Amino acid sequence: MNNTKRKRLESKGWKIGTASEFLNLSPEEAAYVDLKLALSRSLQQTRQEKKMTQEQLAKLLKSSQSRIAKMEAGDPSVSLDLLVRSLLVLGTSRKGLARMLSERRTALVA
Amino acid sequence: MNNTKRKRLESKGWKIGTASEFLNLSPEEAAYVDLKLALSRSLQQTRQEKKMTQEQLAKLLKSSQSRIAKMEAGDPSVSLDLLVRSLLVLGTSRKGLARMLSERRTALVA
DNA sequence: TGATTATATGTCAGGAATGACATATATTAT
DNA sequence: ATAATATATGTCATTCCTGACATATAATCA
Repeated sequence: MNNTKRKRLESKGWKIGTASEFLNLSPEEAAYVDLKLALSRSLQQTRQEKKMTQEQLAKLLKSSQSRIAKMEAGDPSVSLDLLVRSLLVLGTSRKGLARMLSERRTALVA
Repeated sequence: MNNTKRKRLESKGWKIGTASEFLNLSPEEAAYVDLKLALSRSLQQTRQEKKMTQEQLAKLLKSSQSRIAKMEAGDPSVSLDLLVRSLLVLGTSRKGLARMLSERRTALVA
C-alpha cells in the first residue's frame, strides 16, 4: 500500500485530480483511496447536515475530535472501519452507504 | 464494540438470525456486523465465480490463505478495510460494492 | 478589537489487525 | 481407501490504527 509515500505527497498539499493519477498506485489501491475520500466527504456532509460539531460526533462515536478532523480531511491514517462506523452512528443506512459509494466524481483540487 | 463477547458467541457456532438480534448490540454495532457479513459472503461468492482458490486470492492480495478463510467465515478479527481491498483486487467496482451493500437479507443459520 | 468556539495538525503509548506459520479437517480425485 | 488439494482454526510477533492530549489556526461574535 505504501502509506508513507501517499502521506508525503498529501502533506505537501498536492491533491490534484483523481487518486488514480498518483504515480505508482495500482488500480485497486487507487480505487481504495477514492473510496475512502468519497466516504470522508459524505461524513462531513452528513455531520454538517445534522448540525453537529466534530466534538459532538466524537463523543457519540467514543472517539476524539482530532480523529474526526482527520477522517474528514481524508487522512490516510484512518481506516475504512472508522469511517463507516462514523456514518452508521450518524444514522446512515446500508442503502445510504451504498449511495455514497456510487457517487460520481472524485477529483479533488487543492 | 465488545469483540470478545461476539467472538465467544460465534465460536460456539450459534449464528442465528440477524446480527441485530445478538443481545446488547446497539443498532449501529449490529449494522456494522451485518455489513461485514454481507461483504464476507460477497467475497466468497466473487472468488468462487472467478474459480480461484483462497491461496490464489491470498497471493494476489499479498495476504495469506488463513486470512482469506477468516474473512469468508466472517471472523470478527478481520477489518472492513481488508474485506474491501479483497473485493477490489477481484475487480469489484465501486458500483459493485454498492450493490453488495444493499443486498437484501442477512439472516444466517448455523 | 479580543474572546469564544470550531476545526486542523502533530505526537505517542496502547490496543487491534496483520501475515506467517502449523496443523486440523473437508473435499475431490484416482 | 488413500493421496492430493482446498479450506478451517489457532497462535504469535510485528505493524498499523486508535484515542488522548497539546497546540495551532480558522471562524463567529460581542
